[in-house]
Amino acid sequence: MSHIRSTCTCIKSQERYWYSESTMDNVKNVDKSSYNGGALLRMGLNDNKAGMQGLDKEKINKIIMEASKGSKFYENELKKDQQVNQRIEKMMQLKEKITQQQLLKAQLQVDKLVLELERSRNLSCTIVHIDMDAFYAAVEMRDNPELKEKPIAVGSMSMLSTSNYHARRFGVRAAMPGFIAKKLCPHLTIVPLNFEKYRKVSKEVKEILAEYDPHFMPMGLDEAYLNVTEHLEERLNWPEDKRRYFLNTENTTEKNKEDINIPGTVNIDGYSSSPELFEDGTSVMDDDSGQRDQSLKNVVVFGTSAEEAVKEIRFRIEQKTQLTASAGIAPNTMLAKMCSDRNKPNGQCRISPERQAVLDFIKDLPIRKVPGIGKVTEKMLKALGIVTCSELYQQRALLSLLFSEASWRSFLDISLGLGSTHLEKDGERKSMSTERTFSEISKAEDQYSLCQELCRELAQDLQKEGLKGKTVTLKLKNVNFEVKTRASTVLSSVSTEDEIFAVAKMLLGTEIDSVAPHPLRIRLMGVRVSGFLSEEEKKYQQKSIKSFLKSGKELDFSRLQPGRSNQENLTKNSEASSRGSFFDKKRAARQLNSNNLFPNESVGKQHFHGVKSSANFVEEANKVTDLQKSNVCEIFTCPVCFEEQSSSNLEEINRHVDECLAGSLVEDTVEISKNDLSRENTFNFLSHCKNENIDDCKENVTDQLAGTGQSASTSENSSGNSRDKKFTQIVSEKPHREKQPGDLIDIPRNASIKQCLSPKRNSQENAVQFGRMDHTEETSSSCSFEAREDSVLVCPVCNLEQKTTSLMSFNRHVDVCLNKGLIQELTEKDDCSAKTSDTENSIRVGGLSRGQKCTKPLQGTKRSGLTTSQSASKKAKSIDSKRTIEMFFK
DNA sequence: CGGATCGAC
DNA sequence: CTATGTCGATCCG
Repeated sequence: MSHIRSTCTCIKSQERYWYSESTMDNVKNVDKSSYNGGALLRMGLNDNKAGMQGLDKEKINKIIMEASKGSKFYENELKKDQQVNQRIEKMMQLKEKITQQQLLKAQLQVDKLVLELERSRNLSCTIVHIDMDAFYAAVEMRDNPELKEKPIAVGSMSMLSTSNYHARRFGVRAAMPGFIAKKLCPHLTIVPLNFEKYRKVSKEVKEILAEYDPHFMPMGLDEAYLNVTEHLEERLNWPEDKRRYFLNTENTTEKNKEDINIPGTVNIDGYSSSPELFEDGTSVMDDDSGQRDQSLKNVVVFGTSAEEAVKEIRFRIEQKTQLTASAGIAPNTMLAKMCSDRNKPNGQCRISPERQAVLDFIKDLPIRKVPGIGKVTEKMLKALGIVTCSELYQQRALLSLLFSEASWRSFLDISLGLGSTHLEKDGERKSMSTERTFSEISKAEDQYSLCQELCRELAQDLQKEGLKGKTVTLKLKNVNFEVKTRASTVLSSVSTEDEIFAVAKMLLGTEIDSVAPHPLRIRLMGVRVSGFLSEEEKKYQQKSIKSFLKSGKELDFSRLQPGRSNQENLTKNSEASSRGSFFDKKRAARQLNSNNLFPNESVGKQHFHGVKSSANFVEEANKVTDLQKSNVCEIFTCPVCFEEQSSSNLEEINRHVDECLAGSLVEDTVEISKNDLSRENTFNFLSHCKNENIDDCKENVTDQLAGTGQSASTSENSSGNSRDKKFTQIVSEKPHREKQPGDLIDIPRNASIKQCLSPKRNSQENAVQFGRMDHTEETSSSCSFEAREDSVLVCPVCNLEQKTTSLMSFNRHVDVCLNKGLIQELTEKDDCSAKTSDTENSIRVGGLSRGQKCTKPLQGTKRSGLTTSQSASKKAKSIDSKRTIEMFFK
């Protein structure tokens, strides 16, 4: 069964249908509405032919509205839309507060960056984006000529993946449920998905592409990026016979033969082979060199230019698969992608590698066409009067004040026509998940078994790739289409059905409890595993397990209790796990908060980890020392279940311990506490430096604890210790590290536009920006924060001296103070608006030394100083969200 | 870290 | 009747 749940459904965002703004706004009085499509329909295609009527936008919208009105789905869409509207409102308020002064300053800053960007513009590459036209539909039409002249869509009554161009005239689009499509176009034929077939065709296409760029990057089944720079260089010297191709009519039906595009003949259909393929440079010869008799009649030779090469690619694709493709040729991926959209279907377009050509192309382009700018961003920008890319550029200063760093930087790149010039192979996978939609399920029993089934499938998939992850996420969508996710991170990686289910079950139980006595009424459930170990970490884990075992018998697991079978119903939470008060508290908190949106967010929790734990660490470290001195036995005692394991096979033992760990851990660590995290690190660390003086290790452990400690008080623990390289290394290597001064200019390598912007350039900038900034302009706390040991710093918030060896711990202290202070401050004052806009940032050590640069990114709009009223609304919001959670699933 | 959102296919 | 599935990234708390 699991193999049926195949991969992706091909839906391009540009081709999706959406409820347009005006549709939304007019929902209350639909009758007099004249909602024009907005983004709803973007046909712009061939005019109707052959009596294919199609529908105009108005009609389409009306039908869609009628079909949608009142549905739970639509209700939810409206709700989401309202949220976006609120975001926009916030943004507009923010905009109001911006002074001319600030704007000018921002303008200067941004323009400095523009110069830099302009200087780094790279036009030397040739990137090609290939996009199969209406892929799934085209395949189905190819394989069933009956469908050729009809409007068809691929998918099901509940969801369409794509439609052919006939159907699009009726407003039938990807991501539209089939039943609505049927209303738009009663004659619509809906063909079920057949992924195996698409995959096979896709493979054929990819074989061709690989010849032009062995490292090409496929994006799903129907499109790909190629870097043909090298190919073109070589191609220049290619003899003609390497560019010569024969028209192949063998595997086409009689009917299709007429349509096959023979050079010089008339093209039959607007989106069958177009004559354009053979325009200009392409020569067609009546070949006489005599290869074969029948097929040699038509021979084409392609030139050496980029256009010619791409025509060749498209020609070969069509010859091989009888499917057409569109293509874009440009100096970077973003442009190439937008280019391929230009002459779709079955066309191609090139942006020549000149700055002016790029800017011309960009100029009037609607921002929505840009990959990475979706429905929401479009709407937000539209609220600012930005629709085209040149407007995006004009407003660059404003945008830098309103949006997060990552966002406005990418906007800037877009408006300059900059993008990634090389194709980075996608890194290791970060997560794996499976989810399913079904008709309402509300019996807990059923929900559990469904959950288990999902875990089973996921486990199979994980094992196929040999992956184990530490975080399990449960996703639920209730019958009102509200989605929520619940995650839990455990200490040791999970991968088997039982391990995953143990966690997922608990998460599910919590959710069921939270709405009790009402049933949880859901229409979708999903399970995801993430937090995979990197290769590095795998090694460490091996090592640490080893030393772990050596010490087996005596190790005191103060917090790890021999696990009960975690198959028991975890929601009961009845059994106390003796010793550690930790879990008692955890449990109490969990139950207390089971109705709370933000459980465990209390101060108490943070306070709880601290000195005590570090004592434990030293203790453990001591024991490890002792045991390492003693001999290693052949018989290990599993430190978790305390059973003797006679095997000398490390692998086997590891597996056993892993199982035991997973068994007992998932039961007790609902969420991993930071305490536990550092404990784990300690282990790795100990084994890592096993060849060194163990006492050093212990010191380091203590230091490490201080570094990861939660409150400023931890700094006391370590103030006396001398720190060595290792300390800094460990701290800085910690994946979950807090922000440091340099980070404030943190450029998160704008991945939102991942494929299209230039990662290389950005990372270089990163390196530059990470440099120290202690000597620059004066700030409220302009100390030199090189984090030397023995520093005594004055917290700019509470004005108390803080002894600290770690910049991080100091920053953390400041954060804590800020959090305490802000609340009061905000409820009282609101006059310092100009400065408040960066309260948080400016106080932050090392921050804001470069003028008023917006450093703290915020999704959508930038956070500003909260006025009294805003603060009130903030509270209201949090109450509100609490309430919605309570009502969720009701 | 956990949760919500956006965006892509 | 009937509104997907999977993944990565960002941002906030």
